[in-house]
Amino acid sequence: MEETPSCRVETALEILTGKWKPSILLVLITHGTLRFSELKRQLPNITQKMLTAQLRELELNDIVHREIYQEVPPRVEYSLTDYGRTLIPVLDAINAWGEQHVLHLEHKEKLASASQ
Amino acid sequence: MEETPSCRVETALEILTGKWKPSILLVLITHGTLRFSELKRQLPNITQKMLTAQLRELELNDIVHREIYQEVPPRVEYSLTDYGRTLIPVLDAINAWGEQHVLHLEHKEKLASASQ
DNA sequence: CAGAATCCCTGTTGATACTG
DNA sequence: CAGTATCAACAGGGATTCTG
Repeated sequence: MEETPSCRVETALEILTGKWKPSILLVLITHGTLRFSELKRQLPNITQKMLTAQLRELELNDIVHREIYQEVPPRVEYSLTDYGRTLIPVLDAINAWGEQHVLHLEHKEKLASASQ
Repeated sequence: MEETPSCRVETALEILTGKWKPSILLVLITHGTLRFSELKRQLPNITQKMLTAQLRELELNDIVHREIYQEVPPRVEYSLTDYGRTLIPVLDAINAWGEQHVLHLEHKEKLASASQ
């Protein structure tokens, strides 16, 4: 990070990366507010530990809001913050590139098999 | 990845992440074509092993072009491919968000210290 | 229900030495 | 010069168990 002081790409990527953060963000974007167990249901392969940890990091960065209801049984709801929503266009740009990259790879594949 | 089949954010992020890839891309974007040793000079803390590995991955994804000159001593030059250049707007978007995120954090900081 | 705490394992990174 | 090979260190993530 010290090598390229004027570049904030890594700053942003630190927030987006982590094995589960993009998925978590996608679920929150498409479903709105969800409680912990609902979030977990949407991410079948994640462990509670990871879900908790990643949500905490997102919360620390003001991307996700954590609302605790003092009830029994406990209820905790997660949602994107307004600030977190500013990430959506960025995610869209990344996603768009990713989509066309898949096409690019398929194209390469065809060329390769045709030349054999 | 199977959880969110319609989302290519992770596809794209796999190409951008890795501890050194954003730095390598930035160097190639700003300096154009560079040979291995020049690239290494721009990234003081990277090891040859890592530089080689990350360049290979970028090459596999058509982001970076590797030109080998059959000379003694050996010369190998790296540059962005045209396809790799399609990443620049995406990196710009990520960078812009990162820059304003730094401001956001500073703002938070001030609020926190003011309320004490 | 929503987590916290542990332990363990594996992949990634780093340091170092060697080579065409 | 531009790598490869090897080994050691470490961190991220997973499985499991416990709790307010």
